[in-house]
Amino acid sequence: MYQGNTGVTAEVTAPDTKPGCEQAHNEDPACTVRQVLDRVGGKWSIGILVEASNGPVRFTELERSLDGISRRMLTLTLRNLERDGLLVRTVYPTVPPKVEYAATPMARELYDSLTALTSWADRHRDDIAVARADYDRAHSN
Amino acid sequence: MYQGNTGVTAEVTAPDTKPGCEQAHNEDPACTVRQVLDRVGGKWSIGILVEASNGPVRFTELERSLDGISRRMLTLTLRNLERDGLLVRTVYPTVPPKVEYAATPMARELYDSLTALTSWADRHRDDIAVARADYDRAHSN
DNA sequence: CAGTATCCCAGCAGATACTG
DNA sequence: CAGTATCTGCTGGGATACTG
Repeated sequence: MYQGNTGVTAEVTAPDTKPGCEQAHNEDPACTVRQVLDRVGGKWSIGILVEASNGPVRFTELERSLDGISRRMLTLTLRNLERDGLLVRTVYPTVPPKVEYAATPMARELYDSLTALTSWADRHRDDIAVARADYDRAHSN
Repeated sequence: MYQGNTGVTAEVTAPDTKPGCEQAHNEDPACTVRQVLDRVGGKWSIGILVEASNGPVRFTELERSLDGISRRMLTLTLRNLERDGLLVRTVYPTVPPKVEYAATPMARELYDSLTALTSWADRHRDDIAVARADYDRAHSN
C-alpha cells in the first residue's frame, strides 16, 4: 500500500518517524522513489547538488548561482543535504570566515542517476507540450 | 543560472509561463531534472503512475490503493497526469459510470527511468541513516 | 563572509458534504 | 461510481534585519 510522501524537507529537521513508507526496508518501488524525492525534491536541492558537483563551493557563490534563492532557504537546504550525507561542510577559521560545501561520492552517484530523468525529459519535452495544448484546448469550453 | 522550480502541481492547472528554467529548450541539467520533478514530484503522482502501470485502474481502485489520499487530491493529480499525457482517461457510459486510467508509453518510460533512483536509494539507504544519526548526534549539544 | 532570527504569505493538501 | 465544491490548516518558501 502506497502512502505518499511525508511532507518533504522539514523546517527544523524532520523526525524520521512517520507513518508510511519510510521504514528502513520497504520493497514498494513507489515508496523507494518517494524517499529520494523527499530528499532532493526541494526547490533548490538539485541546483545546489549540481553546483557542488563541480568542486567545493562557498555560501555566497551558491547564493549568486541560484537565482532567486533566499539566505534562509540556502541555509536550510544546505543543512538538510549535509545531514543526509550528500554534502560535506568545511569551515576555514579565517577572518573573514570561509566555508566550503563539497558533494560526497554518494551525491555524485545520485546526480548520475538523475541523468536518466534528464534523458526522459529531453526525449519527451515536446510530447508533453503537445499533450498539454491538446488537453487545454479540449477542456476550455 | 539555476532558478529553482515553479511551484509544483498547480491547483487549477498551471499557467506554464513563469520566469525560470521552464523554457522549451534549456540546457541546464538541473533545470531539466526540475521539470520532471515538477511533474511527478507531487505527493501522489508516483504512486498513481505505479498503479496504472500494471494496467488500467479505476478511480475507486486507486482510492483504495493509495492509503490516505483524499478524493480531491486523487482527482487533481489524475487531471494533471492526464494533462501531461502520462495517463489516458477512458469513460464507459454505463450505469453506474466506469472510468479507467491507463499509463501511456511515455509514463512507462518515465517509470523505467525512475528505477535508477530506486537503485540509488537502495544502495544508500543505510549510508543516509548513518549520516543522519551522526549529524543529529553532533548537533544535539 | 556566512550565517541566524522573524515575520509573512501562497498554495498544497486534508476533510467533508453534495451530485450526475 | 466518479467525481465537484467548500472551507481550512499547514508549511515550504520569500524578504529582510541583525550578528559572530
